[in-house]
Amino acid sequence: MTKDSRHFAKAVDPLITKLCHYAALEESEKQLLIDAIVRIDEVKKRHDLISAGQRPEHLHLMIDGWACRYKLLENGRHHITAYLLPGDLCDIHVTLLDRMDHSIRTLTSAKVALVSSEKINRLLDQCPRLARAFFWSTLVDEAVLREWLVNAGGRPAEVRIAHVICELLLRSRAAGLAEDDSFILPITQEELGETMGLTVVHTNRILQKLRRNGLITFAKQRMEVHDWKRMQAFAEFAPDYLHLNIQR
Amino acid sequence: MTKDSRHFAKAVDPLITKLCHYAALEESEKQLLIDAIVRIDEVKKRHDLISAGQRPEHLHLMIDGWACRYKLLENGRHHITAYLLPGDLCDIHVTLLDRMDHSIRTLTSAKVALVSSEKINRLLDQCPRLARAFFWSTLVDEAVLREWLVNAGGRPAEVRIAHVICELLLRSRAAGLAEDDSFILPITQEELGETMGLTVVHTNRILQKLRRNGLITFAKQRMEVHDWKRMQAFAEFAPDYLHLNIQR
DNA sequence: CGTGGAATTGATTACGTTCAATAGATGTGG
DNA sequence: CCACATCTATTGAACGTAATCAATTCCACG
Repeated sequence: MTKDSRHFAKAVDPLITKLCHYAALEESEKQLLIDAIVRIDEVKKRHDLISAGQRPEHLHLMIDGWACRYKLLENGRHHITAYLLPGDLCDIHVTLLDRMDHSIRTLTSAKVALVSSEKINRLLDQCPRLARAFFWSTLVDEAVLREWLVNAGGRPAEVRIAHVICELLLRSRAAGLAEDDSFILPITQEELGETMGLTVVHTNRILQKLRRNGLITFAKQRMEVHDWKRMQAFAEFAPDYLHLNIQR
Repeated sequence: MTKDSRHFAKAVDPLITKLCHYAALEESEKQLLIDAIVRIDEVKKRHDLISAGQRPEHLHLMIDGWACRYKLLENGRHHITAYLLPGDLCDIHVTLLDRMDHSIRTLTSAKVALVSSEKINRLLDQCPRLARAFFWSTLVDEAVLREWLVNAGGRPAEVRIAHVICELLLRSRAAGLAEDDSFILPITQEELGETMGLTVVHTNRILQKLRRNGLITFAKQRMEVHDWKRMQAFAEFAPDYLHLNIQR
């Protein structure tokens, strides 16, 4: 086994863990994923992995660090529409859509695997189980988007922010990045605001309110939820839409 | 050819038209879709086709009339997260997810084909091209959701409503339901509000404003856009996210 | 230390909600 | 075909959440 292939095998681990939420994968299937990796890149913080309108050669698989999908508004601001954590395949879209309708950029410095778009394409045709796993993953992304939409449209800002904190805690935990009820939230308040359609100022005030109410601690990028039950109730958070097997 | 099979063939027409936006289908593939239909139901206005938490036996394909996805909020209101037009397969989710995370109900009286979940399931494994077409369709749904999220989070109410009108015009046209720049919008202002996270009152005021500005006419469920260019500019509407081949 | 990004605070404004009432449209049964 | 019931659209007034503008403080890092 070469050095590369060992690296690559390790790199797909988070993805495999995630896909196994849908169904256990065979060794041969795991190998197909490993073989699709072209190389691994270190990417700086706040760097575009892919921009709207493009049709890049290869896909991006998050290995380490966080990224986000975002769309630009006419007024120059941008809106974050999803967070991408280790194990998330950023842009399977390009295998099926004509071009990207949104952009993706890193939120932290990150390690990203470049995946052969062509091989993934072939794999969709030749390995139904993997194809289904990717399809499943896309449906989960869609479910998250739906919940965010409801969040933005129907809940007051406090609840919205509490809600996304709950979600990110569970997702971090599912990715093996959380301990107990705390996790690293490596984003600025501005970015958190851009997620919920709020200004930095208001986001800040709401975080303070959540702190005052004893629901969270948030300092130095460590977000801690004090009383999960209470937090969940306050956030109107029902985790079913994440379709994780692990309940909590 | 039996009476049923003729009916069924006609019923899948809008779906095939839609999937052909991704790739032309073979006759045999079309036949697979026809064969998956179990029966056709007439459904009354405002009737749930499927509720959150369920895992029904068969899927629903819209043939005639409109439906919507929606989620309930804790305060009793509900938020519409998608419109379903003829040709839309409502709930392919149930073939891959454990259970529905949202509900679907008709907005008008409707004709709905019940589709064998089992057959669609088999088809995903055995017919890669159809599987890809469904995957593609799901990615488009996701793109629409993203646009709605940006809409809700980042644009003022006037623009939001203008935006969704633009979208629904193009979608109606793609489904062969529009003539020129007008189409039947068979929903109440309340429902339009539930889509954009606005109250009926405010939705009403904004529709009046759009009318006063000469952008639209909307009466007796007929929505007409007067000056597409101007409307599009006002709505900040860039149709690329719909991934329709037909540009306009 | 000094510098720039991030967080925090204050004051003011505005968009959209809420509550409440009326008018118009649609439908149903006698 | 009318009368009544109900749903939908419309209008008004008061309130409140979140945006905007503008400083200032905090902090990490070179």
